[in-house]
Amino acid sequence: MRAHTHDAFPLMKVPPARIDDRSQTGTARALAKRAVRAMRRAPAANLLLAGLPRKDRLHLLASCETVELTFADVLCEAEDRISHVYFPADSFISLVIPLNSLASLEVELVGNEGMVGVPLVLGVHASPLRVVVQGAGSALRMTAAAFLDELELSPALRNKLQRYAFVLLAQLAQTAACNRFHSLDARLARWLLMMHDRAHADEFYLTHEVLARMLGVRRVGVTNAAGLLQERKLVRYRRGNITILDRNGLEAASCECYRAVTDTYKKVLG
Amino acid sequence: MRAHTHDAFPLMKVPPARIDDRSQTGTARALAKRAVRAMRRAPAANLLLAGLPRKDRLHLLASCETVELTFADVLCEAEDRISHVYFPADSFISLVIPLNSLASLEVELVGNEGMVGVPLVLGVHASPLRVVVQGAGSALRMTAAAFLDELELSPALRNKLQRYAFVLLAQLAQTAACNRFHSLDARLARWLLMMHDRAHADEFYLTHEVLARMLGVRRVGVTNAAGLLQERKLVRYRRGNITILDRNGLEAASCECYRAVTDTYKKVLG
DNA sequence: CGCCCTATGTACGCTGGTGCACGGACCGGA
DNA sequence: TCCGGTCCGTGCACCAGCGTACATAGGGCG
Repeated sequence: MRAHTHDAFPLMKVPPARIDDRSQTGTARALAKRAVRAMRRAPAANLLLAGLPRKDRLHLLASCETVELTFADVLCEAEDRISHVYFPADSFISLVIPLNSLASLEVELVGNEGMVGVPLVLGVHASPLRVVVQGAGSALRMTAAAFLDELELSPALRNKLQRYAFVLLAQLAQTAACNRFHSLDARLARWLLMMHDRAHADEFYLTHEVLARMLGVRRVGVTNAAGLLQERKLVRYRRGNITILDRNGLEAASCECYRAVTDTYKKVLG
Repeated sequence: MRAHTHDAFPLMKVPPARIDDRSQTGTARALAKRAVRAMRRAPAANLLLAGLPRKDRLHLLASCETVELTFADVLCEAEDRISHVYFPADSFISLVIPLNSLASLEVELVGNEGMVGVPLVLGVHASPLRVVVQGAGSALRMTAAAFLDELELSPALRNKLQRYAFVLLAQLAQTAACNRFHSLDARLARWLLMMHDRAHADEFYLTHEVLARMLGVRRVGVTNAAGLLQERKLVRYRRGNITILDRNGLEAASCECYRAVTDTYKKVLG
């Protein structure tokens, strides 16, 4: 299997951009302003932060910076120490469990409804999973140290993120069952829906190859399954760009796991 | 499929016993003494509690009671409000995700290395999973309210249990991948090992039927796989009682998930 | 225009697990 | 000693997904 590279992705709508690493300087107030502006600009800012009390949110934003994430960037390897946490805005990120260096499987998709770096919330400094950018876009980022400070200061933040950790638990359990029982067709539909939710657009870059790696199946399997969805006019493929045509149809084609997972999120964090 | 009942299990080594529900009365000191005695008696008391500072532990034990759990008892249905938390001693408990009322899948096994009721640690009062007693034996139990009080009082307890929640997360991710990639034989070996660890005995009650439900496969599938293990002299079956003969052999036959999971536990909580 | 790379589609035999059906073994109780 | 219930084992047709190999199409670029 060939390695994931950061080569050109000619049809990507969002032009590749490196992570913005210029160290941000200035007073805390200035930083906050900048971050707040970023939040305003972003089409859909991060939902976890949006729910915080104004004061806590502003304080937290003061130690954030906005970064542009590039498709296929690896933000953190499995077992590595967590250096930063991320709150995606219009980017989305997948959490991958590597097995035997050949196979790996995507177990979670994180968009502006979630965060990357949950282990820190639970007092653990290493990530059990590989973190890969799946959809280019912007995210708020802060260092692990700064994040821990904020956690210390804001009970509201703690509470919110612990609940998010719970949602993750429930989702993983659901995914485990899904992987065991549901057909490839249904699972494909489910993941496309999850992508759709997090991409905030009807069209996004996603090849069969990548999908196959996410679902833990052969590329050809995805081709077949996607062919069915295309016949039914639910999606359209054009060389790596997929367009969602009929969301309701997709939901009908997907397994109940999609519903189950979104429901728990709403119940616990909505 | 026939429903799980609490009927007689003639060959069970531990005679069936009802949950001891006599309300415990007396001073806090007396309660603590009683609980401590229980801990001493138990062959392998709960590891999460064992690691706590003496003061915190004694305080917590004061609001615990010891209960005897019966095989196949359902301690909590999925979606139900959590009424009690459990710290198994020599019992063990499985966490099951119900799908469509026909199928269900076991996603976790909790013994004296863990606890039941993690959602409370994360600020959520409902269980996402069904909780079923898989191995009869004793456990410490306390009410949700009392537990939350203890959490409030003891930072050490909070820390410990948050780390345990992390381990659960990592294990679930592993299980999701395991369900996707590994053969029935390997998964069976893995679960038998997990059972073995938590049963604190080489022999325990476990029919093919039950195993099949745990692994999400047909009973016959388990029969075949178990037949292989038996041929290789790794285990022995006798009408619902399984005996582990060759633990090392089993480890070799199991997928790497067993190792991965025990390793994370040790790393984070050992 | 034509080359080449990437992405999608087709074909074929194989295997692990499914669903169903039934036979046999063990064990406790009448 | 026989009966009935529980548990284990076998057989068979079937199918989803696997591994592999190869064919075709879109599009950038020289």
